[in-house]
Amino acid sequence: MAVSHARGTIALLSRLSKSTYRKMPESLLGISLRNFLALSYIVEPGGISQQQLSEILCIDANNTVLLLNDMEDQGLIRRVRDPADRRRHLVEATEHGEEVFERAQRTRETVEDEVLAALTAQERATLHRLLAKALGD
Amino acid sequence: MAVSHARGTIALLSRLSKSTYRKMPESLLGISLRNFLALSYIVEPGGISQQQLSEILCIDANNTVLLLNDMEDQGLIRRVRDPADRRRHLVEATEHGEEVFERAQRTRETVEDEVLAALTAQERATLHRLLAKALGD
DNA sequence: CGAATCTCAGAGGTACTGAAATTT
DNA sequence: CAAATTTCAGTATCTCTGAGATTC
Repeated sequence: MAVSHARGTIALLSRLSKSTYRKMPESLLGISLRNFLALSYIVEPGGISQQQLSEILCIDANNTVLLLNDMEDQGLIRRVRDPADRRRHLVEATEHGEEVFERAQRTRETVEDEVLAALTAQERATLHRLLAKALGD
Repeated sequence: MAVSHARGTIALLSRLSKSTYRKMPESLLGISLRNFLALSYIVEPGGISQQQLSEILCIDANNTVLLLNDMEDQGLIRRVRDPADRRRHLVEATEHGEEVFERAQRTRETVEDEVLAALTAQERATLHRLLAKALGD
């Protein structure tokens, strides 16, 4: 392609990501966005291993421990030994975690609509699809 | 629209942004990505005020001071009092800053191609356009 | 004087390095 | 025993809050 992106996509990604972060404070979401994003991958049938969570969230394994300690203290998640490989912990959402997540989900949708207000519904869907594709989802 | 994005665009934005960050360490760029992104908005004829920079980068004004102190110490930028309003500082890139920026630009392009490898050239252009539009650029 | 802009000190959150414990 | 997974302590970096200085 001949299009030269003087400023690069990473600059725009970083800006939009930070801008959205700022508009979703814990006071609005009822939970930190950090914890919310983690929950969105934990609230899945069967749970997820800590290592998988690290990779998906781009948080290193050491840091994931601290994140989960915090969420466990809040009663949002629980760790269960993986029977298939007892080195692993499977992380699951508690009932309370699921409730908190669902409530935050609605706020997330509202704020996301504001952040992406300049885009049409179709453009938003395209953006979502392209991001997912780039991530290999 | 009827499409329900269970996981939201913010989750994808955050993940792709962090993933890209990790693939552009200072050892590769010759400068921190943080400083690079700031430079990309400073390397413009006429410079930019600190406040404008804060808003664009979504860094609060206090933090911008520390960022610019660091960049000034490295000889990348200089602060000049705005003659029109002596409360303001205009930030300009030094010659050295421009050189460092141009060199990092090439690395950025290469790494960005890797990160977006799953997308076609046209999809990359679309992603760039949609992000810019969402940001109001 | 009130508002805007920039600066800095202190506190809190996030991230990385290195080492240890358990299980395969 | 070597490798994988999780945990923690220590350190470094980043970010925000609050206060102060200068200029409009």
